[in-house]
Amino acid sequence: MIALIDCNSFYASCEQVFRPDLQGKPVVVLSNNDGCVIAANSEAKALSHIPMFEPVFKIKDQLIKNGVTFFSSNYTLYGEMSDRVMRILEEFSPLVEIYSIDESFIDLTGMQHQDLRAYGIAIKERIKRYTGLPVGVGIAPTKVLAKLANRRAKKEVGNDHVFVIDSEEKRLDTLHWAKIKDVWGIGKKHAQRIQETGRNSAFDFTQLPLSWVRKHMTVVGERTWRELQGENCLPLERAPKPKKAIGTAKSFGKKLEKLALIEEACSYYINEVSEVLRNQNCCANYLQIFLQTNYHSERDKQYHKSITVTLEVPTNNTFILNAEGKKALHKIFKPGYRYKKVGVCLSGIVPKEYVQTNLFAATDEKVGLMEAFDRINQKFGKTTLAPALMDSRQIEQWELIKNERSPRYTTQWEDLLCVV
DNA sequence: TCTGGGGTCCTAGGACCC
DNA sequence: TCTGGGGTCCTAGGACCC
Repeated sequence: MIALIDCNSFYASCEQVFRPDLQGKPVVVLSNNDGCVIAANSEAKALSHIPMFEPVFKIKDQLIKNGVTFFSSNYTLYGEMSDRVMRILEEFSPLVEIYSIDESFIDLTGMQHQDLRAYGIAIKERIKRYTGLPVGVGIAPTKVLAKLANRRAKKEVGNDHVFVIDSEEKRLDTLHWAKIKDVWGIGKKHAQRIQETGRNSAFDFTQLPLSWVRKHMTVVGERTWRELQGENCLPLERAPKPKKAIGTAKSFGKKLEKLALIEEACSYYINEVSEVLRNQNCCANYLQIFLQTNYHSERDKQYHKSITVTLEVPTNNTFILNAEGKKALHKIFKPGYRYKKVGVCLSGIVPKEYVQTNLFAATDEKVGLMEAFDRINQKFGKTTLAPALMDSRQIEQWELIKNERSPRYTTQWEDLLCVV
């Protein structure tokens, strides 16, 4: 058996933990640049429905009128709260697969004869007690079924946020209960296509011939189909897989026309992604840079361009990547546009020890330099050392807007919650 | 009349997830 | 005025190899 534990309205719940005055009140969390609504608690969802991903400027009046409290996203806080939850889960199973910031699958092999509902409730209660976060627990023989059980745990009143599929009756009953688009792995396009054949429930989907599924939904759809029948096709992952691509791309707080500012932002992002790459003990073969104007704007002239650099020797060295990135950016930059976003992406990622060197390439890389660089930044703060291209005096010209960010209660001494 | 057989690697595009 | 960010996997088709 597999359990899926998923935090309810995770970002909004994290904010509420440190603001008990907001218990029972509507709360939403906004995307970067305070652009869209990306999370809403149940109270906010119940209100005149607030559509997810709706641009904030369109509904701000409505939010204020309804007494909704809104927060800019505070990923430092959410990431740390997530770690706390995952550590608690490790007390319940030797195998925890962290699937995303707010959910994990855990292995319950060997426990099928115990009272799994009671176990699920114990998990839920311990997390609530230790972190203040509400979770739902779904338990079933496969991942896809555990996802459905989790959904049913939360959506159906009377389940108390725990639901177990431990019999054929319950499996079939849940398949009839679930709509096609509720199934994990079936998105908008496929759901629409299946509905066009006159089928509406997850059960109906399992009645489709496998050949149809295979033809229209590839082997991915076939696995989903089999998992719904109780056949295990998606094993639990013991260790996180190394990333195949590491990228970052964020919209600027305001539109930029000057190359120098875009260069600075680009350099900042390269610094970030190369550190992630080093933490994974890998090097990258390719560096991609892209630059774009605001595609929502009808007034502005549009320009989107991307360029990929093949590195002479795979590297994770910030300085080399920075120099290459700068050259690439210069190639695609065209003056006269109001730019909204620059992005960088490292790919062709290989373990550091397997890097194929180049007979003709210069090897003036300073041994141990990046290690020292990372250690100093870890000890003294994120950008204590940074390439000169990142001139932090200008950061306010392009950095993200986060007007409503809550304190970083759990990671900054000066932000510690004060009880009076 | 009939034109081999067995592969690899790369890229773009589509679908999906949170 | 204002519209998020970070990923994965699969397939088809083209180019190439012997």
